[in-house]
Amino acid sequence: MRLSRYFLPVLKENPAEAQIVSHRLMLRAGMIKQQTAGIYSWLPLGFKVLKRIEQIVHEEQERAGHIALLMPTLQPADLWRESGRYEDYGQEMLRIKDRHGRDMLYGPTNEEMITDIFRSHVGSYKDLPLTLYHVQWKFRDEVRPRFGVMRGREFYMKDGYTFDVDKASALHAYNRHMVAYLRTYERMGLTAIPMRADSGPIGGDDTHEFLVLAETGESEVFYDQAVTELTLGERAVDFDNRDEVAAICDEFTTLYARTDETHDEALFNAVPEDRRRVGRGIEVGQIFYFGTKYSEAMGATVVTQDGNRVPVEMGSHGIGVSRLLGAIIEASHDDKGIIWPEGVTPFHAGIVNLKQGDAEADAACESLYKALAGAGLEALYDDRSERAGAKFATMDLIGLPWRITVGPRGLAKGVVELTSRRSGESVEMSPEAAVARLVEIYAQHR
RNA sequence: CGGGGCGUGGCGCAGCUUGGUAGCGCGACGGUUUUGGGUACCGUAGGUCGUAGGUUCGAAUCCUAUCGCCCCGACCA
Repeated sequence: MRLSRYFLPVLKENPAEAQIVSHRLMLRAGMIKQQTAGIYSWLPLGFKVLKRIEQIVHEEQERAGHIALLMPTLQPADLWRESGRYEDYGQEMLRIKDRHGRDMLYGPTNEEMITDIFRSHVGSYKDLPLTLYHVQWKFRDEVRPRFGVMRGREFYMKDGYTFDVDKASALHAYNRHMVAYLRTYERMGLTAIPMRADSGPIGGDDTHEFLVLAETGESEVFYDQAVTELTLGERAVDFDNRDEVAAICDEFTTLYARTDETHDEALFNAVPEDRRRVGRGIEVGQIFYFGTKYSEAMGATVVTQDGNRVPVEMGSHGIGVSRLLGAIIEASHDDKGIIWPEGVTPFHAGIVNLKQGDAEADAACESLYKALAGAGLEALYDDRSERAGAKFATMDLIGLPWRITVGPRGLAKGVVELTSRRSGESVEMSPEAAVARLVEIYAQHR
């Protein structure tokens, strides 16, 4: 993309309404525009990152054997009357009437709807296990939306629902999600720690929240420092192997890591003193096993191998996709702007032409731009007639992890400069070498 | 939902106490200049001062109502 043809309304000054750094940077980098309290338009740059994150979620869900579908944002109230939650949910649920006076609602979650789909089409143990998920807009009419997309009223979320014939299978589904989520967050450059949590209004027995450590987090967290060093990495996981998946979950949940909701002082004090940490975290996902809460209320049953009809065992699992943009920025920025991890960056690299209009510099930039595209990398080429300082400031603000700087001075020596946004280090090399280096870097983030 | 604050060109703000017909910085646009970290100068455009009503010869300024947004708390993915 040539910047002169893109839509990137960056701001030099901080908008007054934004307090926390991710909100400020998203506004300044031209990623979002608030339309009303807690509701945002996603401008091109923000939309690109949102889609990158969603794509990673899809890839990791598919890897775990889960199946995508799409449910609507608007739901009939009757389904929620069946589960009893229409009355229970309170003011957070946005209730609407259609022209016929029917009660509708903008879905805050989808347990009822997915259970309805299930009971309409599935009746046998032979169809299990089954995991259906979608990524869709949700709405919770928060009393006080704040922190930009981290706590909006409208939010984009992946929610998945598992159906199993018995509790042991359902717990495997739970574990499978934990492992899939671990890899999902790692690919986004995050350290997200699964912590034992409260089940809240969804209800259930087992639940973990995934928290990204950040000073601005809404939850107080208590953890063993060693838990932050665990990584799933590139290890191949057989998601059908219950023991293997359970072993990974044990590895990640044995060390102490809890939110204030479930914090246990005595257990925490058993952690070696030099590894004991208290901090704050941003919740970016949660997994639940809740058994037959909805299937019993809504009559979602299956016939087992021995001929009995039993309510299906269920769980649900969510990732806050839109919230993740805020969380990633909170975890990865400096005083100049955002620093995107390679896995979610909106463009793989930026090209800064230091002397727009100089025939040689222009030609070198064009050629780099094409070479990157040919290698499957998307570049943002700053071809504006701005001074170098302005171009650098924009690139730093929007946070592309790699920048190629092209100017007459370097070209005279046959080199361009490849700069890491994260470390600030620059290396001079030929344009060809810079492209090759970027290809190599991004090969590790596929 | 309790408490507090703010609505003035695209953005950030001043002006309001002590009413007299709107100003600054940034940005945009045009020009000259400059060109390796937000260049300097000159010029141009852009505002029913959130909205409605009231007081007054006269309201951004005072009064009333209303809408919106932000912050703290409670709540929450």
